Amino acid sequence: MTTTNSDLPHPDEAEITLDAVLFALSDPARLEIVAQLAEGPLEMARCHLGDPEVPKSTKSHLMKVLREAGVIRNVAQGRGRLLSLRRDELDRRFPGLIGAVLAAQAGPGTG
Amino acid sequence: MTTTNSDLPHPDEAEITLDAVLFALSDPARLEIVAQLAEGPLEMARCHLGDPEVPKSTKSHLMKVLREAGVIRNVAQGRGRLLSLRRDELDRRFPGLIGAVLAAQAGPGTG
DNA sequence: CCAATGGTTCGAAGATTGTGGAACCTTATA
DNA sequence: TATAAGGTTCCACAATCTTCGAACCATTGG
Repeated sequence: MTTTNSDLPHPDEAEITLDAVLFALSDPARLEIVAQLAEGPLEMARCHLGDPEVPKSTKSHLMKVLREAGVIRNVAQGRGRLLSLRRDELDRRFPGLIGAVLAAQAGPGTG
Repeated sequence: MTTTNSDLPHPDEAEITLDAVLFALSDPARLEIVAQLAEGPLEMARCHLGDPEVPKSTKSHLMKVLREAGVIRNVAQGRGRLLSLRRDELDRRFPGLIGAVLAAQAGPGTG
């Protein structure tokens, strides 16, 4: 099999709330993950955080918060997981939001 | 005197962080306040929340979180306080962010 | 079948936030 | 000066979030 079962719950596009999305993005580690996924889907094992010492349970939890907020998708692939940003859906629901957040996080300098 | 002392601390524009702003906006009550202030400065006593029963200490705390994140300004005026959105500064620092958030909160319908 | 890889889930402890009463401060008004 | 209006601050308590080890689950490869 190429695709598998063992699926995690994801909110429908219509169920995604602004509050949950903003909260999910209000953490440096989670924002960093989102920035990486903005460049394309990534296997979880290839998604590195600032601190490389973070336990897998913690990393998994970060993904859970993002997933339950509707920010990312997390599907089984082989023995690992493929992560992706739900960009199209987020853009439809909250136009410009993700773009502004990513731009802000990319250049937080003095100007 | 028209202006008074008794000033509360506000972060400089350069000190405003994305994380803190997103967190401040990730709460329905605070977002509602921001939406009201987006239409112009408002005396705190004239700024009403969904629940009219909320104690003043709680209301004051909501304002504190927004102020310390750099989202709003809170200055003494007469015996009350004048609240205002730091729109220009936020727009310079995080272009498009506040606009996207306000638009999202204005129309969270099914589309 | 067995072991290894890659992640999720559970549970407990610690840290952060939210809530609201009481006390206090400032300004306006009588 | 007294009194009231409008808010902030302090404090304790409740609720939520974070962190991470341990146990467990699924897939791949011997």
